[in-house]
Amino acid sequence: MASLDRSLIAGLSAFQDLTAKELDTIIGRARSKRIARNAFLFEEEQEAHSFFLLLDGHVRVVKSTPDGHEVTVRYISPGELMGIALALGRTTYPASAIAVVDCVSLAWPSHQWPTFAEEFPAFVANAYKTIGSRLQDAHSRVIEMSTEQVDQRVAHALLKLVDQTGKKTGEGFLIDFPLSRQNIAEMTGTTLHTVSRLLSCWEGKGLVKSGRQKVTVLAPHRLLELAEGRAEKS
Amino acid sequence: MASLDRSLIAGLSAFQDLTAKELDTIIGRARSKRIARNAFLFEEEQEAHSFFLLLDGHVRVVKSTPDGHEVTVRYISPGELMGIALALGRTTYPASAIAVVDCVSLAWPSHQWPTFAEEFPAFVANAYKTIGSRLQDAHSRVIEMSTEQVDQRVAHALLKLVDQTGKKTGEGFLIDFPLSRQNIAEMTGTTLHTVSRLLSCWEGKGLVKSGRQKVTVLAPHRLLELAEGRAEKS
DNA sequence: CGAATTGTTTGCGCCCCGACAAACAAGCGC
DNA sequence: GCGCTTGTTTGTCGGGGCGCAAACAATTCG
Repeated sequence: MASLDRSLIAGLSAFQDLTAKELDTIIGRARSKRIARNAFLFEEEQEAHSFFLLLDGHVRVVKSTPDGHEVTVRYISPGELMGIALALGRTTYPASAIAVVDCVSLAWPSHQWPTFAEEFPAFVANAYKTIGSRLQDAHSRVIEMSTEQVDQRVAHALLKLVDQTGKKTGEGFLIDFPLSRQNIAEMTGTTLHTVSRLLSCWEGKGLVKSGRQKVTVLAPHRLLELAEGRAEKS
Repeated sequence: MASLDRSLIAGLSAFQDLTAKELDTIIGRARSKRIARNAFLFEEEQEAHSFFLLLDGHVRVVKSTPDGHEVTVRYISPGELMGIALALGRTTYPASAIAVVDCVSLAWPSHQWPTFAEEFPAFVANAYKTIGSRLQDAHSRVIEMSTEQVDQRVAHALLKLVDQTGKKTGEGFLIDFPLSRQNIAEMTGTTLHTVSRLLSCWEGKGLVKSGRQKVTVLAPHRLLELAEGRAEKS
C-alpha cells in the first residue's frame, strides 16, 4: 500500500489546530480502506474495534428497532469522523454504517484512543465538538418529528442533503449519491409510498426533479417555504 | 451565605474520580442559588454565562419553535449537570430551563470552564460522558418518534420518568413533581387532549392513577408491554 | 367567600397518512 | 436477449389522532 500523506487530512475540521508533525504521526497510525457499495463499515452492537474518517464517498448511519424498522440517523460526508463510540464511553457501536457508494476511509484501532487523547488534545477536543453538533442535530430532529407534518419533514431532509452534498447542475442541485424513496422515508419517519406521492406532486409544481434513486432540487427557496410551513396549500 | 461543603457533590457521577481536595476547590468556586417554582434558570439563545449542577428539585428543559410550539427535551434530576453549552462549543444556551418545583442549584461562571478543563480533566471527561449519553437519549427519541404510535410514546415517557424520579407508594410509583397533560404532550409530540384520553383509558384498566398534575404508575409491567407494542388491543 | 385562572375531560368531524395491492420501469446477471 | 430483482407509481380504504368547542374541576387571589 502506498504510504499516506498528511495532505489527505490537513484542512479538515477534525484536525484543526494540529501541527504538520502531529498530522504525520496521526496518519502514520492509520490504515486506509476501500469499502464497496452497500458494504458495512461497522455494525450496531458490534465491538467498537476502530474509529474512522471518511475520505471519499457517502455513508448512511442506521439504527434498527426490535420490530424490524430501520431509522436513518444521518449521512456522513467526506472529512467527517465516524464510529467514535468510545468517545461516548461505549465499547460497542450504537448504530450501523453502510457505504451508499464505493468509499475510501481511514481507520484507527480503538485502543489508540487514550493515546490520542494524551498526545493530541486538540484532536479529541475537535471530536467532542463533532459530538456536540450531532447532539444539536438530534435535538432538531426530535423537534421536527414532534411539530411538523410529513411534507415539511421531507422538505427539510432534502434541503439538508442539498446543503451537505448538493452538486450544482444546470437545472438545480443534485443530491449526488443514490437515494431511494425508501431511504428518504427512513430519514423522516414515514413510508416510501408517501414520499413517492410527495415527490410526484412537487415534480408537477417544478420544485424538484427525481428519477430512480436520484433527486434534484430545482427551487430550494420554494421548498424552504414549504418546509417552514409558509407555503400556500394549492 | 453559609459556605458550601464538598459532601454536597461527593458521590455524584459528575465528580467521579476527583480527589477530596479537588472537590473542595471546585465547590469553593461555586455559587449556590435558589430558584422559585416556574422561574427560569436560563433561557434559549441567551449568553451562556454559567453552567449548573442541580442539587434539589426538578428542572424541565424546553426548546421553542418559531411557530410557538414548545418541545420538552428532558427533565433534569438532582445531581445532573445543566447548561453545559460551552462544552458543545456554543456561547449561547440551546434551550431554556424551568424549575418545575422550588430548586437549589450550584452555578459556576462559564469563563471558568477552560480553567476547569486544565485543572480537573476528570471533570470534563465526566461532562463529556454526560453529553454522550444525552446524544444516545436523543437518538432514542428520534427512533421512538419515527416508529411508534402515540400511545407507545406516552407509555415510554411515563416509564422513563418513573425510572428517573419514581417514588414508591402503597399503590405504585408516583412521579413526584407536578406534571400536567400538557407537559406530557410536549414530551411526546402530541396534544394534551390525546394524553388526557389515554390516561383516562389506562386509569380504567388499572394501569395508572392520575390527578391534577399528578401521575402514579400502578402496573409498570403492563405499561411496558403497551410501550413495546406487545399489548392486546382491548 | 366569590371570581378568575389554570388544568382536565369529553364529544364530534375531518383529514393526513399508513396499510394493502397491483402494475410498471429500470438495472443486473446469465 | 430474457428473466429476476429492486425501485417507483398510483389507486383505494380506513383509522388514529388532531382541531375545535364546551363544560367541568381544582387552585389561587383579591
